[in-house]
Amino acid sequence: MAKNTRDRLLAVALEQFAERGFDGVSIAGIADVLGLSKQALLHHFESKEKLYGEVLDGISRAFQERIEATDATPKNDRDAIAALLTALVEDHRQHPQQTRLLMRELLDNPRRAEHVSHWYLRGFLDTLVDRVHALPQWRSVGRHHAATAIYQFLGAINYFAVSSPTLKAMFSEAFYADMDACFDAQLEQLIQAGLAAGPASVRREAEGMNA
Amino acid sequence: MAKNTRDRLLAVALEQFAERGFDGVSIAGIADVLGLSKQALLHHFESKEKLYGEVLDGISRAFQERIEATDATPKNDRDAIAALLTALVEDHRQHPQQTRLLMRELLDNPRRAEHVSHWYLRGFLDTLVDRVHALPQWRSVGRHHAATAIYQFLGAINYFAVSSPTLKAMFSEAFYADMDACFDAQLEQLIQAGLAAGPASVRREAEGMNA
DNA sequence: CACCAAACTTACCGATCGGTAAGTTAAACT
DNA sequence: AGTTTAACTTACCGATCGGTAAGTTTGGTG
Repeated sequence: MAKNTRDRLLAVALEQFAERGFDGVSIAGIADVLGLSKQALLHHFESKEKLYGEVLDGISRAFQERIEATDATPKNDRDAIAALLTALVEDHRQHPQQTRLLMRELLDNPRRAEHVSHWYLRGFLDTLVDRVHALPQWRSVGRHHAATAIYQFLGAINYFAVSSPTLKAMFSEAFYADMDACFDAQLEQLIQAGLAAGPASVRREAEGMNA
Repeated sequence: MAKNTRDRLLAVALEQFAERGFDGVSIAGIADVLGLSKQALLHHFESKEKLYGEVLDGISRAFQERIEATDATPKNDRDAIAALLTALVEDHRQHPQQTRLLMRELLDNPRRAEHVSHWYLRGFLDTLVDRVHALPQWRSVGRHHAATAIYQFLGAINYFAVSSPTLKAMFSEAFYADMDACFDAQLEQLIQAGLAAGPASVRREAEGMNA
């Protein structure tokens, strides 16, 4: 359990960045948790930005590994896609801080352009979109339909994952527990239903232009 | 267009809080945008926290009004529910900063408990949940099933609303425009399909406990 | 004209921020 | 034993933070 000082600093940093965001955290505060001085932290990471970057990279790497481990059966049917997505839910349940931090990064992204393009998300998203695009009903329409559908599913997952404290406060712990208990089955059903329904036929999308 | 200094400060504050979060913003920076001094701002709002609170209240009020305006036909069928939710998408398109700020508040909520319970969200959510719960297939199961379904829809909407800069950067402006163009129809279809499919029958939820 | 409150300003405060510089300590290597 | 190196520490820096105190300007009112 007791690892490197460096790794322990990364773990604390992840926790705090997820909880309070980049600007809400001081490197002295992170070091304090481990009883170290601020300069001990700066000895391992040359700046706050670098530390933050390493935390993000760590999340990205861990996420990739977990996804690759899940994705042993890369079939293109609805079940496989649903399985990949529901696995995400469990992943978020086990690493809630990572999810929160990624959501924060999503909000801060416009100002921090570097950490977008070369991200873990790209590959994962492309995989999912391609699989949906390969389904019978989705093959005939543009790829953006599949991307939109996938992004809606991801939204349903990520938003719920990030909302647990608020939901507990707004309703009750018990009610939230009930929601959490039926979330996976409900999601699975939603994904199946959504994929089975196929892409929405958008009439006015290039055809209605010459009206 | 040129309102109160006070209202203009509120507008700038909303923009900045949405963009950079509470801790990423300085009251001096907000005042600077209007060519005012930091103390001019403190004359109108006695502290940064109070200013932030007023911004949130403003969003809450505006949101309530817009929802009530939309909700002229409170039927309990799937179409009405889908209409209420798709209206939300348009609402977010027109007020992207508000959505971003609310997402930030969702993340910061655990630390800022006051702004949860008495929120706009509660009433809106309850309305939606009740309507789903009143649908034929949903009537027989616990209310938390309806709440979970609604929250999944809200997630699909809010997540997409907040992701536009990232999506543009990750794919392209054109591809994002395609996604945005088909989002509403896709969402409508997803909601219809999800509601029609009914709640997932969770077998082990109180019955499998005595195994 | 006297007065006064609203809407500002400049000046200042202590605290905290991220980061630099210069040691100190202890283990490892030659 | 002497030297190097990693892992820290204390001391300090300028900048910026939110907030206070004390004016100053301005427009309306008796």
